[in-house]
Amino acid sequence: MSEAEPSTAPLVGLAAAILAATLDEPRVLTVPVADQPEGRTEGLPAGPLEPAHPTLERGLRAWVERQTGQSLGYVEQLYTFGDRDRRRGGKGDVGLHALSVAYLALVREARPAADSAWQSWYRYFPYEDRRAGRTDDLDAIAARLAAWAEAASSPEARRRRGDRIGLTFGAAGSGWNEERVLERYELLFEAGLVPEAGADLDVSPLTGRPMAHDHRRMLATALGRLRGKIKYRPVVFELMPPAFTLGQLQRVVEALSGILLHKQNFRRLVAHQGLVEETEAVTAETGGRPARLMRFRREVLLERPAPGLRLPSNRTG
Amino acid sequence: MSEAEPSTAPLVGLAAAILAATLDEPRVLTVPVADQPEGRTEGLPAGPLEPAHPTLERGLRAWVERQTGQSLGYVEQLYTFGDRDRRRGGKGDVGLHALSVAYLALVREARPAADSAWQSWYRYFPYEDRRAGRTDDLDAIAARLAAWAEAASSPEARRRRGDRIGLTFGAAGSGWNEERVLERYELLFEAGLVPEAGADLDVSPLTGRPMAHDHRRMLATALGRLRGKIKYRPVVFELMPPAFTLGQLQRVVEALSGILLHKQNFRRLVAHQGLVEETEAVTAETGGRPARLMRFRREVLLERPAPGLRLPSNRTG
DNA sequence: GGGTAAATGCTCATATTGAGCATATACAGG
DNA sequence: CCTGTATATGCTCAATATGAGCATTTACCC
Repeated sequence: MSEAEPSTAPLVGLAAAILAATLDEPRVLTVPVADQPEGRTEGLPAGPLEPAHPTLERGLRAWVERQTGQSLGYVEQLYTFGDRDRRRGGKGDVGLHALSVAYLALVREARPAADSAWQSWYRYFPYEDRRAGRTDDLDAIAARLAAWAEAASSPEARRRRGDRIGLTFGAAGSGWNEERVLERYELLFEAGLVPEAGADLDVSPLTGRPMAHDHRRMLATALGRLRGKIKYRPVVFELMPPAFTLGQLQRVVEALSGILLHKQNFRRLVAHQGLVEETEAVTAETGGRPARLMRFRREVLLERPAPGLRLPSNRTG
Repeated sequence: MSEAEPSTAPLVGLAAAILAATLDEPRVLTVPVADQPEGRTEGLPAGPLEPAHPTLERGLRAWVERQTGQSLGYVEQLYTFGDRDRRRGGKGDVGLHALSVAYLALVREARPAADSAWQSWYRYFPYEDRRAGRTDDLDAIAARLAAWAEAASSPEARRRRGDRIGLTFGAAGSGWNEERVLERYELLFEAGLVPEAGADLDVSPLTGRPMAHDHRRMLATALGRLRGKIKYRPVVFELMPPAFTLGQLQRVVEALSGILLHKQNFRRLVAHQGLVEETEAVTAETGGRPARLMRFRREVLLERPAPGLRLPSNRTG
């Protein structure tokens, strides 16, 4: 972003959360960012909207390609952020607006280019990875959040904070809801448990590393959206190679959603929905009986109203 | 919107699809718009983002209040449109961008103020109202769309157009999907069956009346989002009075979704989910046995992960 | 008192889920 | 060759959820 201009029109930026999944790790493409507070040295590919850009999305693709060399396939607009990180106008209190239109992109290949890098997205949200089954990290976060709730001024406010903690981090009957990524991040933000909100950098092992600007918020939005979308749209296949085993597919879904699934039920679901079809090939792979290679059945888009992976139960199997 | 300024920064507008439901009719709040092509005299409340606005949403609320006197309750960002209706720069081909951040708002009361007016939203999308059970309107649209598909240059393109028609207007196994409001509108747009895309105004009885700028597209986005959202979030209650009967609730849901529901199953669903609780009162109402008045059970938000009205079957009952 | 119009209560057959048990087929080692 | 170990696959079973109706109850209108 360049220096301030003598205009009342807002600056409009474009930013992309570019996601991929390699092995069992979900990734996000980051670029180095200078001139930021301590520890916030990574950001999402981003750049200002320019008059030469025919559309917002085309502008985004141009910036991403320029900064990372990556060309995008599936792209979807996420949200327009305009409330924070406002640009200072000149002197007064009232700054000019700096909007950011954030996008979600899904890609297959993961070859880093230029000085961009693929990072596990759980680097920024460690607590979103529930696959290990441990709960000590959540317990630690819960303790800090409880303290924050207690610190509220009125009993009413305490109750509201407590409800919100239960709702987002799971305590009431609802339990953990993997889609509420943004709500959890915003709660941690308000509770002052992330560096962006004034916390010390050493909360990072617990609440994750910060990003430049408000990019961590954008990434949280992207994860939540993706986790929701795989349930009713076959977007996972944007992340898979042309041929894959059901085990691989499951492991990618688990990596994205951060929870473990019941194996037999997962394959029943995939089969029942007609999301995939068998190929001739099988693969030796890791250990165990060879698995049949499958491919995405594109026709499913015409057959079902909402073809997706309505995540079955969690738990292993 | 004011005149062009000597800057390369884009203009950013804010627009709101403010929805309500009175009786059996879903409504949208419109304002008169001048300087538009024939027939496009209505638009959504909208105005430019100004430096004085602390946030996008606050700016939106300010504009709506100024133009319609309506104060907003539930507000949610929908989408940022930037590709069409671009502002001409000075002479050349390359114009400056004109972005519009569109919002969805839900309100209860429906008292029009200033020169704004509540309109049934099926005025703009008549074919989205499937409650009557007739299909002659869809047949007529299907015929025109079929002609458009036939007019494609290659067999491949014809097939793709046909698939898309089936997917959006329902033909294949999928049938009518009430959420695909935007996809249907965009298909009609591309097929040149709406005035905004060059069609004559007399297609309006079939494909609906146009709006100023790209506001009809925004409204379509809002309807689709709302129709989807009532299934997993209790947003309908934003449109209901504090106390209501299950019959009224059902009629509002039907009005929003444009389809009829099975009465007994609907009430079973609402009850099972714990979305409402009984009050002491009953009401005489129209004809028939008096109905118990219910109220929204706010606690459901803490109990269920996705409390909503997963629309049961259609058909009457 | 009879007819009409909801509002409610219940039943039943069919899917859809959540959890497991049991088998099949590789590979690594001894 | 035989024994684990690690997946991949097949199937079963109980608990729910969903789609369609039938039957009653309780007003209001003639």
